[in-house]
Amino acid sequence: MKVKEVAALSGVSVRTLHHYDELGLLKPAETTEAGYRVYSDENLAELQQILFYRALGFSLKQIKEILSNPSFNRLEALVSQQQMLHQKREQLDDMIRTIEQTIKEGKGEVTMTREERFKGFDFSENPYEQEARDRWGDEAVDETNKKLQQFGGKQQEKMNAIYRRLAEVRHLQPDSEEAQKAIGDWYQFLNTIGTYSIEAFSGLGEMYVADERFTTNIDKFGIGLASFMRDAMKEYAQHNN
Amino acid sequence: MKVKEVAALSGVSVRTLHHYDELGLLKPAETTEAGYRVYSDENLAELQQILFYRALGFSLKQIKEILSNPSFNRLEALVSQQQMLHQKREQLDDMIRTIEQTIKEGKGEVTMTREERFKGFDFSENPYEQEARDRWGDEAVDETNKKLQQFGGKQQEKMNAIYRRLAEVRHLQPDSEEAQKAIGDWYQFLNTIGTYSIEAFSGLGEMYVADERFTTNIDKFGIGLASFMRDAMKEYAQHNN
DNA sequence: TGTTGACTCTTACGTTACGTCAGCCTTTAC
DNA sequence: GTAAAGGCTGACGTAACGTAAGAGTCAACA
Repeated sequence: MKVKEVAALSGVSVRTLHHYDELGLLKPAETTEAGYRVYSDENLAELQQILFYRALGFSLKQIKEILSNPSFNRLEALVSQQQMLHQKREQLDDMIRTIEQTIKEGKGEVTMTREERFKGFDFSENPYEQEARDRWGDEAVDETNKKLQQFGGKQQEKMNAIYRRLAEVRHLQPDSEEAQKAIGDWYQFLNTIGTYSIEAFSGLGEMYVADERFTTNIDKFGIGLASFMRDAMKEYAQHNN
Repeated sequence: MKVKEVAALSGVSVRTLHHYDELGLLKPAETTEAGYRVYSDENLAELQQILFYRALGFSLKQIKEILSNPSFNRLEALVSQQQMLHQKREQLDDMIRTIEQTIKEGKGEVTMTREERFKGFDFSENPYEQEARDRWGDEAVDETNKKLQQFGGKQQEKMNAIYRRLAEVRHLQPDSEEAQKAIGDWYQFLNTIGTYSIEAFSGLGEMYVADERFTTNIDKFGIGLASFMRDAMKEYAQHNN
């Protein structure tokens, strides 16, 4: 079968088949002397597999790994993919809620304040406030809160940005450069808000996994983020002392 | 304020500010003679607006329209954006369901056959089996089934591919070249499985709309597909006789 | 005042999964 | 034989930045 036929049968475009060929994802079984791609029935089956995983939201790179590596742990891949999809859905739900709010409240008008506007996105509640009070005293915490208030949603935005960044690198080694850079940002952020010794910082990390109120809130940004942060923070403390 | 400060306050990267500047989305109020970007408080407010809409999933292009055009209908934009998000969520839900199925059924192991894997997507059950039995007798049908079994999921995959292809062209005229080619594939497919006279083929098309069990199953691939197929099959029969 | 370190600037390529020409060759049908 | 249909290889475009690279600027310290 030549490209167009395969395209018609599978519902993908000819360009897509070219693309998959380029990527080495689906090489036609044969090539005529004129350079025409000729696909076999096996090729068709492969293509179906590809489309299956694609429909599940896997990237072509991932699909290539999955299919080319017979020993690849498909279950693991599926589970992690599932988690990703759940995260995406939560993000979407947040967006939808916020957009509903906006439509309802302001009818799309600009009258909303920044803080209101950003309410839906971050988790503004400080999940570790009580612990912080116990640990570092009311004074420090109040000051921190004042600072947070002062800048309104800006600091929270930043905090979220750091969390997101951390979530992105959480599959790397905690002592990797990337991870340490990100956790360093976190340390700096905390210190723009209050004052944290490097030991307190490390201790904070422990709390992230010890107390599930932390864990749940942090893991909203990515499953396993809390424990990753603990490891990275510990490493950071050891390394920068 | 210079870039880094704004970046720190807002949680976006310096590069992002550069980018928004390039796009004309957020031009700094001032530029020093050395070319340094200097942002005003107004700029900050603009940035917050930008981030707000960005968080709602708007593209930068859309955001530019919304913000630069004071008369732009924000409400309308919000509503249409909301609809988009809902669609995306449904897609995600589909993916999640399918992935759950896959994990549950096969535990992700490689022992899964292709048929199992695709079970979530296609309607493997032959929706017209009883009708076929009535019309062409048990013998022919059994033979067809045997053939289907013989080739395993491949034939079903092929069938789905053809359905999908048909769904894609179902908005065209039934006698258009594209449509006729696709319906020709369908005819050929049926004949690789059993033997269908051109009249039987045309009759089959009638059944697609006459019996709602057909209609529902076929229309799973696209609303209106069944009736489109009937028209195309009729045309095909007339043309190829 | 020289130097250093922190900041900033402007290119410019990399990323994802193809869409969309453009220019040119091959095969098929009349 | 010619034209239509199909195929091939570049190569640029898309969205929203990330990530250097190479180079200039600014403030502070020696």
